Amino acid sequence: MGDDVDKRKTGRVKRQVVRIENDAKRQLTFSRRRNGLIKKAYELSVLCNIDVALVFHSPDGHFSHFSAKSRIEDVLYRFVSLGHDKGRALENQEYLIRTIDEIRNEDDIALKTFSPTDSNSIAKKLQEEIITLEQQIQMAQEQLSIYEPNISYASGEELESCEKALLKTMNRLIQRKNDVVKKEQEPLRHDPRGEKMQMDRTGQIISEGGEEMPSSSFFEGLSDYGYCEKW
Amino acid sequence: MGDDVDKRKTGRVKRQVVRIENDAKRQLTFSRRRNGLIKKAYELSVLCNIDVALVFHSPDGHFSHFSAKSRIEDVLYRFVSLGHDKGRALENQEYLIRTIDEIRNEDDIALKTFSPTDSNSIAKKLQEEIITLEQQIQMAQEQLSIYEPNISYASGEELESCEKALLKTMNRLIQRKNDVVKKEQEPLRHDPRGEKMQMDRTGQIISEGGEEMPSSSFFEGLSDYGYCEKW
DNA sequence: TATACTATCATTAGCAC
DNA sequence: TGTGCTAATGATAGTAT
Repeated sequence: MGDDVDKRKTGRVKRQVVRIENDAKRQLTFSRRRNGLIKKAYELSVLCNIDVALVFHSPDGHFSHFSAKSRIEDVLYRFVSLGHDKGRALENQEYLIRTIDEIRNEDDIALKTFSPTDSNSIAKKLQEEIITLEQQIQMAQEQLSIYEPNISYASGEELESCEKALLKTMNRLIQRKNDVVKKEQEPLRHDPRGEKMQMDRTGQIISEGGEEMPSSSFFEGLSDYGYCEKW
Repeated sequence: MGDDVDKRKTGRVKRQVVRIENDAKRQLTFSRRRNGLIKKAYELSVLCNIDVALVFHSPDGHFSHFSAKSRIEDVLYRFVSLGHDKGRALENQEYLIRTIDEIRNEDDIALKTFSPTDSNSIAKKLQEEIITLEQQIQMAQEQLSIYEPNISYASGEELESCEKALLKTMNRLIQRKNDVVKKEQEPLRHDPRGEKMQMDRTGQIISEGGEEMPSSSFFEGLSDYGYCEKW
């Protein structure tokens, strides 16, 4: 009755923007803030229809990245090849453009090597794989719809892990699909901007799963707003 | 006394994370949120000692980028060359590694071409330039110190523009310096991680100008937490 | 396009599991 | 390493300049 002394739970405190020395704290902060950053990047991408790519490097050699709306390779490729600035050129921009152009050619060659038959049959096979994957995605969506918001949660914990598993699966499927789509495009490409297929994958899980962030807890702690690889 | 009708200024409202259709609004939101994202990326970089790179692409071909702690080229290079994932390789990782390695060589050649004399004299010249730039930075810092927080603001508006101008100048200087440093390093490089100089440029303006975000209004609306190129 | 203002909404530091 | 809690800090939508 009277012992409400020190009942105050600690709340947020202001922190100077200075390197956090405590290892555990730094790691925790990194994890949280990176997720925050990714969420914001994702939102920016959707709200403003922007391709976003994030890359993180820790001094100890770990790295991690995220991209929304397009695969990070594509975003970075465009960044490098289209020039990263109107005024000032990249230090070695010319070389990058030239050589990454070579990469593209080599990529084509590799693709042909991958299947020595004619490129038409490749396209066909890939098409089939796409269909299969799309079906899998649909199935996953159907399962996912069970856990949509607005239903009364029965067993919160169990439920969340289901959601996460499903989301991860879907993400993997979509990535897979995109890879296939990309491969399929390559041999046919003549259109300087083969963007249509990329537009197709615009919303990722999100547009596929509900057009908006379904609920606050739905994505809680899960960085699957787009492509995200963790350490 | 009684006419406080509708005195309510509009405040923040919740927004769905859906594409903003109104062009002007979308542009404004993009500008604001990108700045917010950059600020957070910068903070993450400092707090957790992380290299961060951001790349943005709009569908109409505009692009923009930001990096903290290291130049974006370096961050992306590491991303591509070290592999972006432990499990899954970049689609064309091999090619990227190989060719970007070629880029490095070509870069060396270019550097030598840049000054046909021996590389030692190049280093000397660059060293001189660095010193000059450092002096300029010092001068800028001295001027900047006039506007440090805790002083009683006299003419807020006039003052802020001064700050901004100074910050921009300093940023340009530091970038310049870094470019020079990088160029100087290249011909000498044998150490696989020539990171020491990069550490040197860690704090950018911030560590040079005061180790922490001086005041809230100090950086307001200015995205100079690291390297940032705008559209 | 950027900035100021203000009422909200959103993120997160510290702590405990 | 990640999660939940709470309170406080921080970000920002709408509007006008």
